[in-house]
Amino acid sequence: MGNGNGDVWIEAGFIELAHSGVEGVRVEVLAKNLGVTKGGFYRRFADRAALLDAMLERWREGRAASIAQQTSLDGEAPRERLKAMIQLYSERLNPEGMAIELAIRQWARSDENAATAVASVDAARLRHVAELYRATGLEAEEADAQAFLFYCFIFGQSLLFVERGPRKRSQLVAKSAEKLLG
Amino acid sequence: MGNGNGDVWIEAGFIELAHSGVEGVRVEVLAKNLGVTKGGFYRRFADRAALLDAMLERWREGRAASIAQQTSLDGEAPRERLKAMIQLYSERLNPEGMAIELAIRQWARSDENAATAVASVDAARLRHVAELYRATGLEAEEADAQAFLFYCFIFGQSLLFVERGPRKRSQLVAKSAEKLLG
DNA sequence: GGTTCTTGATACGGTGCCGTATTGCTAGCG
DNA sequence: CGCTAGCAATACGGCACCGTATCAAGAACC
Repeated sequence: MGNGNGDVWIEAGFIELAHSGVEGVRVEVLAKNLGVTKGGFYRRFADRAALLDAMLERWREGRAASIAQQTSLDGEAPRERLKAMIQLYSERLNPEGMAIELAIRQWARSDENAATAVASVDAARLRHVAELYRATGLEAEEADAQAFLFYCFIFGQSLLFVERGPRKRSQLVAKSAEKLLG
Repeated sequence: MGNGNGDVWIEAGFIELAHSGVEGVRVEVLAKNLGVTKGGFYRRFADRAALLDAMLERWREGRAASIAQQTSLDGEAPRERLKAMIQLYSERLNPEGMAIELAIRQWARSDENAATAVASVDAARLRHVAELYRATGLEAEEADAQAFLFYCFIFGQSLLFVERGPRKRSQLVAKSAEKLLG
């Protein structure tokens, strides 16, 4: 309701974004992917930039909600929460989500809007997991630093190409996770 | 010598790569940046793909050399070496290099050649800094894990957008570096 | 049933880029 | 002083994409 089904365009946009970056989300290819012509696109969106804005906004909202939910420690131990988050952001378990994440970050390097969206999401993330670390007994300063390191690991890990297959890799990830949570 | 001055095209390619990603390195814009027309381009390179290949190859070589040099511990303590590397790869001190690094990694997500180049560079990097960690007394397994974490930090750090200016950020980086080296 | 409203399809002009072909300038050589 | 070989500039056709305008078919409403 409300937005009608301009959603399908946003959805298609994210698929293309994950697959080939911002440069890949072209209105004519989205139309082709959706099996329609681009005629209807310009009814929903003023132009390509408007779609990109909408995608950014949707991403921001989605991340905010997801972060709040993942880090709300209703009963569960904070350490377990953090562990679960590493799983969630692992490239292997959520390849599409991670691809979108990285594509948006690359995008943000040359786009003001994307940059502020990423900055606000990152701020929320750091705040929330610092909170988790604080719940494990760390001081505020220390918790901030741990949260920073935590996210550096999450995203850095998804950036590294490790040869010798996933066996060695998940072993490395597991060991690193221990260091970050121990 | 040999390659004549096809180098200028590669050089211009890297500048554009850093600035707008692979999609941004177009022969006609490189020509414009160089103040010539694209006429001469197709004398040096068969096509755009050939330029991209050459850039990949040059990057690979450059990285290999740089890594070998940075991690050769002729006299200096391994811990100092590692610290120096964090400086070197810091976004702030080497923004162009980092931009290229990230752009190539994004590129590698959808290009076979780029992916193998990145994989080989990463393998060399991990091998060398694991060596450094081993020189500090760690076991092989442990050194591998530390090296992995080290690079996750390096690249992840360059991916995170931290609000509240560079003051807070470099504070976070410094604290993280301690944790990784301590 | 006819009129409007919605919504996708088609058609069009414009732009940026690719890669090729042709042209013109500038030497170096007989 | 011509002649030719090399090299950059120009010109060209083609393609993918943008955004606009127009058209056609069905639904909704009177």
